[in-house]
Amino acid sequence: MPEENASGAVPGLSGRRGQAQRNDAVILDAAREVFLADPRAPISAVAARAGVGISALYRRHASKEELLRRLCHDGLRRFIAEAEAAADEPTGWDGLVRFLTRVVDADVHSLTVRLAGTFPPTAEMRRDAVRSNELVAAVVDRARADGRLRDDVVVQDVGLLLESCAAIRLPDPDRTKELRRRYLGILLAGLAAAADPPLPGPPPAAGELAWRWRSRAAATDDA
Amino acid sequence: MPEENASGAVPGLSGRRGQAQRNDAVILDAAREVFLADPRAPISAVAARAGVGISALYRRHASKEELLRRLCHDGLRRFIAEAEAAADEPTGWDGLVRFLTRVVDADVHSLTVRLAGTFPPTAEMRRDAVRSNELVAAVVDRARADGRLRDDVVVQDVGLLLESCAAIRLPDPDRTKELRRRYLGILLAGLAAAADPPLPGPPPAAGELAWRWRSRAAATDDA
DNA sequence: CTGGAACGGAATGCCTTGTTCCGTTGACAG
DNA sequence: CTGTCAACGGAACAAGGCATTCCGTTCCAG
Repeated sequence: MPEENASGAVPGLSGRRGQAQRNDAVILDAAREVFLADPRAPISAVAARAGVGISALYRRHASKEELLRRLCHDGLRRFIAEAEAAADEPTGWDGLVRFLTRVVDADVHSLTVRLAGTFPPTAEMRRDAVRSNELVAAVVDRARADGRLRDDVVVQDVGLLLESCAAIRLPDPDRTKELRRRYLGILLAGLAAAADPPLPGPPPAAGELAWRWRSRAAATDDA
Repeated sequence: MPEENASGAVPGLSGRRGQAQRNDAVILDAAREVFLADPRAPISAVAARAGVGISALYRRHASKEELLRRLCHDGLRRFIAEAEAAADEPTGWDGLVRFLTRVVDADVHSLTVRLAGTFPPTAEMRRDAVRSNELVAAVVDRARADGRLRDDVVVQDVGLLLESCAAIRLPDPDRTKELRRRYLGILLAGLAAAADPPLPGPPPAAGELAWRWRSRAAATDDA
């Protein structure tokens, strides 16, 4: 392997140590891709995708569960960041569109939601989940205040809408992204329309989606 | 064996034989529910759900694969039936709405699509798949001819739309159905809207979804 | 040249799951 | 009442998959 940055100003980017550091990112990317395609994929698939051995992976992450938790939490943080960034848009509607588009493009929602429940979430993750809810609520409220969002839409709808977009899935990732934008376009048209025929049934309630964050093995009741 | 309907009009509904016949339906229903919730569920889960032993299941179906094939094909037939029934509606738009609503309610699409690819499809199934495509095309074309369907929507969109609806999934099946109708409502509003901002990207092409019907083992890169 | 951090990937042991096997049950004929 | 046998329940079995560990190898650093 030829050196590309021998003794440069950037620390830790050459030699064995630099290789290792670069592997950090490669492995995380590979894990994201693999577990996005199949949340139950074996660890070995991640290693193969990253082009490294299994030990390179276990050197960085104590267990599969820890890796999943990390990916899930990263996704949640990204989700939060996009919700915050929506406030930068000039109008509430633009903020909503931007938020949805970004989250769908990055497949952040699948990453977070489909992985949640496969492990006991940390207290911090639960806090972040609450926070993300608040931020999304702000995005939705602002868009509704604009008057361009039909008024029978609630915050909880966003999560389910994102999930339905994430279900669009083709072998080719780029084509997948294109088509998801297409269906997001249809959804947005539906969300922007006057609430002429009102949506049927009661809207999703506050706690109705919380079960995702509960460990799937664990039993029933908790706050 | 002498027939036993001599005493009544309903044949084969008493005694051991009647019990067995009833189990046929119970097992198939259980299998539908279980594999709908998780296509990779073990056979034992189906037996448990049906409240029967494993042998009762293996008496009727040679293998798990055969059972899956049966479920998948049944779903495909139901899909076809609904597409045909759409022609009964007075307008093309009504036909489309009815078709989508029925298919979403019965979760027929998940059953068929999520199971396809886990086994080599029979020639008859492939024929039926082609036929279902033609029928759905007729439904869409008729709706578009009405002028109430935005004209940048193509037949292939329907499959993906259904898939996105099927992604809405809660622990409670009834609530799931309610919410799916809700999102179908949003989608329909989007489909009915004037194609004011045209949908981005090229629409899904004819063969772009055919990979689902190919056996999943052959498709990937590990060979 | 040499120590050791980082690594590749085979080996290990556990767990899941499809399928088979066998003893039991109970409706029905005699 | 009793023998028979289709239908059954569910334990046993075997194969395979997978997380994790272990060990010999590589190759940068000093």
